[in-house]
Amino acid sequence: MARPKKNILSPQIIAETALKLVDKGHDFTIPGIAAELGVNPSSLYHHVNGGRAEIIKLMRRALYEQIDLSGLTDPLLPWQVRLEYWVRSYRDASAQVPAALPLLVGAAVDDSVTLQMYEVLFTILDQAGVAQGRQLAVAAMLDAIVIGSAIDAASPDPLWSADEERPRLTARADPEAMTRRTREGLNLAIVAAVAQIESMVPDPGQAEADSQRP
Amino acid sequence: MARPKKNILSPQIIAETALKLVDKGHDFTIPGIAAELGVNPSSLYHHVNGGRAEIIKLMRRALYEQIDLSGLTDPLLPWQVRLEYWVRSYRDASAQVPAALPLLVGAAVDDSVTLQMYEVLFTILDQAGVAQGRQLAVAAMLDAIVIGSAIDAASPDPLWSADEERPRLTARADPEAMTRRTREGLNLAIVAAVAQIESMVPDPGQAEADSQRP
DNA sequence: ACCTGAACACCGTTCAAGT
DNA sequence: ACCTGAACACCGTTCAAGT
Repeated sequence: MARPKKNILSPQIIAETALKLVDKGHDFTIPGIAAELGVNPSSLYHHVNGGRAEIIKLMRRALYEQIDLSGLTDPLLPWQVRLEYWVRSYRDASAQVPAALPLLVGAAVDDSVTLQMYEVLFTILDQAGVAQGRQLAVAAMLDAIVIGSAIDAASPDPLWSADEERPRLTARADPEAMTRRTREGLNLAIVAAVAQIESMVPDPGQAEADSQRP
Repeated sequence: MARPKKNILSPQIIAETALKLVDKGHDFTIPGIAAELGVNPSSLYHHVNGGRAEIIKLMRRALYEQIDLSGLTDPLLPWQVRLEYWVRSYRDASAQVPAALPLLVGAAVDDSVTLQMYEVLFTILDQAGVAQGRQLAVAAMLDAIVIGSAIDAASPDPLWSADEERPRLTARADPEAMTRRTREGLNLAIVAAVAQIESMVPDPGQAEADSQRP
């Protein structure tokens, strides 16, 4: 039986299985994905032309497809609220598969889902009144916050090992503080980023009004 | 000739060769490192007990050993200046081998060089007057900025591909803007982080004075 | 002590089959 | 069109040699 009646595989199924696997701490591996699907490794190549690299892009697409971008361009909500929601959505989706992020960040963005995510961001920045010439820098800053925070969430729990030569570090490395580390780091970064962006806007009220004009 | 008079290998040499290789865009590979050193792959295992994983830690150690931390704890300089120097040093070192960063960030920090780097950071934050309970969050934020910015520097140049369905994104993706993207993103992030930290300090002048008392 | 070479289990990918 | 199984080049690691 070389071929079942109903197809077992599809790009979608492969991507979701791969994400599920790395989420459970397994390595990203073609044989691993195939085994999870009860299929021969070579079978995957009938569905993804680009091999391993394309599977990675499919995974990113599947990951960010979950983000609900509707309403984020609605100027009735303050842009600060929408920007924070954008960052948290992007970050929460990323943190679902922290072990996969080093994989996902390496590839160039060319899937429509991820592209649309950035398009929405630039819309928000436009409405905030941020000059277009500075928006790429802002996007880079937010990217740094999101990816850094999500990778941080993936770090092994005792991120630093105790050492009597470094008293300050040791004093801050207790487990309870570690639990809050990532969350608070993200909160601080978001507040800092919004404050910085606000300082780049000449007249906040006017920018918001501009974006509502036809 | 199974053994030359003078030793060819050492942990140092292996780490530096590995960093040089990934810096030139090659994959991180035991045979690759061995070939660059004109040696059999199995020879490396006589110098690093932990195999591939330990080589990665040796690389990080070699990378951050370059950072000059002297003077960073001197309270005569404003903490803002020293903090910015710390971030830029950490980031510049990281950005030397952007392709290696996904490798380096995955492993737990247990080498004295990297530990010392964080110890210095906490010293600066102490002198700035940041409450100890919030310093891990601040460190996480700075980590996010550094790693995110360095990884961003590694991204393929046309990070986004043009698309008529996303007019705003396409308009901002011209090459010249791309060149400035990473640098400005880091500058913004640093300004934002310092502003945020300043807002966490009850009385800046007093904190600075405190740190100079014996 | 240090390097070699053979060996093993494994991964990514291709390709000629089979249905 | 879709899955299999053999095949190839490659990687990480070990281990019995050789000096």
